[in-house]
Amino acid sequence: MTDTSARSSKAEQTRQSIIDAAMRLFRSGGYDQATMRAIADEAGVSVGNAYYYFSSKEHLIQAYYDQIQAAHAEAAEAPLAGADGFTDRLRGVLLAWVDVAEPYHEFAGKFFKNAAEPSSPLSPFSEDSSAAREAAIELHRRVVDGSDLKLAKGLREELPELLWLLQMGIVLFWVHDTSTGQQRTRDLVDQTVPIIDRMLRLTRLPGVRGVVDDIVGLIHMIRP
Amino acid sequence: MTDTSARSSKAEQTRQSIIDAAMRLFRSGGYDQATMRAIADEAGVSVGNAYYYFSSKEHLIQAYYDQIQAAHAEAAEAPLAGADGFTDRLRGVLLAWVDVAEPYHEFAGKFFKNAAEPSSPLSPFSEDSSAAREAAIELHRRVVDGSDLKLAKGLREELPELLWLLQMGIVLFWVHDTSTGQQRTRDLVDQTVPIIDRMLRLTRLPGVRGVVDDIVGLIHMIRP
DNA sequence: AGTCAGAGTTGAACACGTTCAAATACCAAG
DNA sequence: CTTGGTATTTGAACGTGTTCAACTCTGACT
Repeated sequence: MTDTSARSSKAEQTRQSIIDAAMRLFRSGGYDQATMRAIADEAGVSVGNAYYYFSSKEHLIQAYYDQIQAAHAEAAEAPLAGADGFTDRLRGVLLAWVDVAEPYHEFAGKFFKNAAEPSSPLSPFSEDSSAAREAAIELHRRVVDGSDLKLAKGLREELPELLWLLQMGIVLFWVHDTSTGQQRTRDLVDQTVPIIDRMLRLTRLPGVRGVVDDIVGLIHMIRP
Repeated sequence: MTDTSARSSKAEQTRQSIIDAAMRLFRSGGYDQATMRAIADEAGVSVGNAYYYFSSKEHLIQAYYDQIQAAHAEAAEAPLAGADGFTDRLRGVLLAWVDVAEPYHEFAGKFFKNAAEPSSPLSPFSEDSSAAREAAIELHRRVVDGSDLKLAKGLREELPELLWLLQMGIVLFWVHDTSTGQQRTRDLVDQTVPIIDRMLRLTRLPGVRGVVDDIVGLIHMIRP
């Protein structure tokens, strides 16, 4: 407690050095080279010690996950501050993600594999990821709230979560996208966003409104 | 060549016995217990021999995949033969999948994990899976063609692939569904199908048609 | 100072998927 | 029947993520 930083006990230092070592190796050599033994070596600890702090390699990867999330939140500030048109705001936020995630694309395939297992803490639907998920949905809430979009109340409340689902779909496409600079994913965003906008504006048509209500009801039903 | 069955050479027998052994172990003990060593033992061959016929464990699992696919195709015949309403046909085919897949639900999480990696042959988008994917899309083409649905030509041609995507989404929900008998997935199907139907019928509205054309254009763009 | 419970740390060991040089079985040609 | 090449089969060995009994260190209490 004499230390100004309450969290820099020996244990906390060890934990951080393991994370740092993992980051370095993930960046330099990709997923396959970053074995638990290599990470432990790089951090100057034993492999057993790494497991004392991170109960699996997946939990270690989670730090990586959080880092991308934080970088996206930061990169999304520019479009959120600079535009009030719904399409511009949504496109800006989605493209910001593609920009931020670009360095991790090669790594992402392996990462994604682990995230896809339902029982994995890395799953975007898991309890462990709820903080990151809520943050991402909150980002989309700002996309909607700061825009000129006019919607029925029920839909407007659900829209951020739906946009997050859209983003998950784009991530799925992105993971499979082998084009240079993930240009095809950027094209997908460019094409998709105006369509979403037009679909949302159509929801005010009398014949469409009933279907929208059903969809909102469906969402409520499938939520845990 | 003296044998009546041209495909029952020694090699073919070995190959089949490995598949059979894998099936038995997957069924009885799940994914984790079915190690390559256990499979080889059960088949009465060496582990190296199993790799002579299947270049990885994933390729061995592919046989499992194909089996579910075939069972679904068979189970889907009843609803396809017995109904001409689009909703009934689609719901019948989707629920047939849930029925067929139910025994594999516990196994599916691990299976799904591998399938999610883009480079995996098990990925539903991969080259190795194209045959199964085409078969599944063909099933949905029959759902559409045999129904009373009236649609613009462009949309009608793309619809089977879109319905396959819908099915992938339902599979994603199903994998995460821990309710008994996957009842929540069945509820999801029951609720979703009429909404799809209503949405499709809305595409004939003048204001909606333009958006539909954009969506069809988008699909053409993102296809490899 | 001495003690001791618990936090922190170690590295050998385990089971796994996968590889590979070597051994064996098979079969057409001489 | 022998030969030689190809197809098939073997099992030890490798590197991986993970576990665990045993060890060392720390610091609060006598």
